[in-house]
This record gives sequence, C-alpha cells and structure tokens, in this order.
Amino acid sequence: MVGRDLQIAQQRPGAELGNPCAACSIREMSICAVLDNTELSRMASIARTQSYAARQTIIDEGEPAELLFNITGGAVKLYKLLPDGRRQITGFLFQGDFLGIALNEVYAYSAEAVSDVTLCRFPRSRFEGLLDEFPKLEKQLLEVASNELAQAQDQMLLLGRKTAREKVVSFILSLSQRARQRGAETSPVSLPMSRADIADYLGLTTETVSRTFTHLKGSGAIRLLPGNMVELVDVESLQDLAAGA
Amino acid sequence: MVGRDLQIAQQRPGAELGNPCAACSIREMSICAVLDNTELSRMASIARTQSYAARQTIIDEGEPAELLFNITGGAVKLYKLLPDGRRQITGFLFQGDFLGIALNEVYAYSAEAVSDVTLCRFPRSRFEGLLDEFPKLEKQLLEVASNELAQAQDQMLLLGRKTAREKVVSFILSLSQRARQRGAETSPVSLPMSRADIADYLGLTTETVSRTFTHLKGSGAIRLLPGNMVELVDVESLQDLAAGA
DNA sequence: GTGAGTCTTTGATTTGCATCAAACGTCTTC
DNA sequence: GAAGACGTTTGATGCAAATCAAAGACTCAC
Repeated sequence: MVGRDLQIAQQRPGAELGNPCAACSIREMSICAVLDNTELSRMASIARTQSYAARQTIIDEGEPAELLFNITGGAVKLYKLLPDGRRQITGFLFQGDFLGIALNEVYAYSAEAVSDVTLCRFPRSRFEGLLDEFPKLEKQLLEVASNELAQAQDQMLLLGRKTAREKVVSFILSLSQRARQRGAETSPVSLPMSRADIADYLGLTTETVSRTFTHLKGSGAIRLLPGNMVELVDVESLQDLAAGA
Repeated sequence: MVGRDLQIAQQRPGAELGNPCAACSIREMSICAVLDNTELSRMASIARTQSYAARQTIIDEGEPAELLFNITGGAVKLYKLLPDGRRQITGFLFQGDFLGIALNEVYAYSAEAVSDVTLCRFPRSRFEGLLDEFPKLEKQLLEVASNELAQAQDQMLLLGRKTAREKVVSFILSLSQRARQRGAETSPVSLPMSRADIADYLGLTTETVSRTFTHLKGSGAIRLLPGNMVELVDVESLQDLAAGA
C-alpha cells in the first residue's frame, strides 16, 4: 500500500518536493484548482488527510466550527434533525466538494460518511488566514457558495412543489449531472446512499421512494443494476418528468 | 418632499460632499456597513437608486444577470416557477438585504416587489471591480452568502419535514426575528405579503395557510391586527410549535 | 454455508393537506 | 357610496403520500 502511494507520488510533479497537494488526483475538481504549486504547498502545510468508515460522524450540528474539509473520495451526507428525530438531508457531497461554507461559529448541520470517505482537513482559523493571503481562493469560495445557493433554491422548489415521482427523477438526473462534472459516466450512475437517505433528502418516506423506483423501472425509464447502479434509459423523458411535464 | 430629503441629507456627514451613500439610513444594516466614507463614495459612483411599485417585476429568471441590488425599503419576493405554473418562493428580502448573490451568468430566480420598493442598483461588472478593490467587501459578501446558505438549509428542513402548523409558526417567528435584526419591533410583526405568497413560500396552499392562521388565533398563540400585523402572544409556545414539540 | 440483522420491496389502510366550491371582507374606481 | 374586483375565510370532498404491517433480498459474521 505504501509502495503504491509512493509510485503515484513520483508520477506527479511537485510531490517529490514534499507537497502532497500537487499530486492530489482531485486537485482540478476542487477549490485547490485556482492555486499554483507554490500556493498549494502553503495549503498543504495546514492540511491533514483523514479517513472515515461508512456511517462515521464527521461533524455534529451545534459543535464549534473549528474544522473545514475537502472531500477527496467517497460520499458524505449533510443533515439537520428536529427534536423528535425527523431528519432532513440538505445535501450529498462527493469527491472534490468542499465542506464547511455555511458556518457561523457553530456547525449548522451534521455530516456523516455514506461510504468510506477520505478527505483533507483544515483548521478554520488557519484556513481563513489563507483566504487573506490568496484573494483568488476567497473569490473561488464565493463562487462555490453562490453555486450552492442556486442549488439550494432548486432543492426548495423540489421540496415545496414537486410530486414524489418528479422528486425522485430530479434526484437521479442531478446525480448523473454531478457525475459528469466529476468526469465520470452519466449512466449508469451510482447511488451509494440508502433508500432512507434518499427519502430524507427528498422529503418522502422510504416506502414511497422504493415504490417510485419500481414504477420508473416498470415504465422503462430506468434500469436498476447490481451494486446500487441506475441506468438512465430514456434521458429525455426523464427530463420531462423532472420538470413536471 | 425634496425639501425633506435635503434636510435629512444635511443631518448626515458626507452627504453634502455629493455622497448619497454616507447619508443612507440603512447603511449600517447592509453590506455597505463595512465601507468607510471614502470607499462608500466609490460605491455611490456606480449606484443608481430606483423605485418599484408593488407587483412590479425586478428581475426575471433566465435573463442575463447584469444588475445587482441592495434593498433600501419595502419587501421583495424571490421565486422559481415550474413549466406548468407551480411556484416556489425561495425567499423574502427586506430593507438592508442584498439581491444577487446566487448568480451565475443568468438569474437563477425571478424577483418581484411585494410592497412599494426602493433600492440601489449596481451594474454587475463594475460591482465586481469594487470587490477586487475592497477585499473587506468581498469578505462581507462571503459572510452574507454563508448566512443565506444556513437559512436555505433551515428552509429545506421546513419544506421537507415540518407540518403545516409548524411551517406557519416557523415563518411568523422568522419574520419576527428578522424585524429585530433590522431594529424593528418583534411583535406585532408586519406580513406585507399575501396568503398566496406565504403558501408558495411554505409549500402549502392559500386555504391551508388561512386555516392555520385561524387555528393559531383560536388557540390564543397569535392575534391578527388590522394592517396585516400579527401579534405574537405566547412566544415560548410558538417556539415549541415551530420545533415540532 | 447458515443464521441474524439490516435494507428493500410490496400490500392494506389511514390521513393531512389539496382541491373544489362558495360566502365574506376589503380595497379601488368612478 | 355603489359596483366590481380581488383577497381571505370557511366548508365539503378527494387523493397522494404517510403509516402500519409483513414478506423478500442482501450482507456479514462465524
């Protein structure tokens, strides 16, 4: 394992200079993409890599927000709870996504590993120093925040006004589009999260999500493949369904 | 009217120097609060004040995002539509709020004046120049975006997991808290928007919103006063209701 | 390979909110 | 201040999704 890491490191420029970020495979799809190798080494100096097994908690809502993260592998869910246990998942994060934008002094949500996860961890105070040092990093973060805000508004439209079928189809399509942005296949797309997670993301119940998948499969719009993969058979009609047509 | 404006202007330092922003009554509650008088005059040089009558459209979803706004008076609603006309209001803006954070090349939502509205208008390109010029303005904008993201997540929890009663009570409380942030009374609180607007914000129908108000009034938790004002009679039990207890 | 535990699917029934409908208030206009 | 338009409230009914229940289908440990 160590030997293999070394091999990869040697293939990438900068890594031999003690700068692991330069060799990072997701560098180009994360906020780090705006930094050059010199700047990256400053970033590397405050970063620690870390791993979480599936189901492990990464952050707890209400705790002091002292750490920020960059997901390098796996899938993470963000969620909020009501006192009686009702749960709303506010987002899923994948390779390249940044965790920690919407924070005041305490975390506004909890985060848990959906699959095994690897990530880079930054102390918040030192990360903020980096923002002062590299204005383009701050600009990039504003850009990311802006995109997340637009995504959040789409999700409000989904939660407030779409039917169960429209919700599920919108979800499948959005995962497919995010896979494309990461350079992965748009179909079949992997659904690493459980039906219960999907339900809590879409404001539905497990049973309704399951029934909706069954129905979509029956209509020929999707196919369910082994390994929690979904094949998008008729993308155009899926897009019509998602829009409510 | 002109005479009165002049009088106000003369009371505030900077105004007589041809810097209307220095005299702006909402300066301290908007993003302008981080700028000093010199910086403000740069901002004033790219700003135009503008008025909209109630029901006028301010921006249209899908149009090129060429203008940004700072609301100086009145209330604005932001919304998205589905092709068949279903509508989700994603937010209400009041005095001091900034309009235009979540934008890519085109507006991600439409905006319409709820009441008569006054605002400051900035060309986006020149505003972005200002961000480069004043890093603390950019930092402030990131701060605002971060807060909006946290608010958006609260709204997702509301839309996905709360009951009609919890939704309406949460809405009343959030308006009350925002009034406090603007330095206004927390009770009674003004509801300048229609029942239909409230419904489209909470993912309900007009009828359900109306019935819920009637029910809350009957239980003694609120009182409906003339002029679309709501008095919060029992704040503590309202807070319990909003949290789902 | 077998059993325990967990997740998913399917079925029967209930329910909270939507829909349909109409009366009532309030504001605007002439 | 009468007439119309619009927004709100109240009532009767319907339905999409929740809830309750139980049978498969995986997964994993031993």
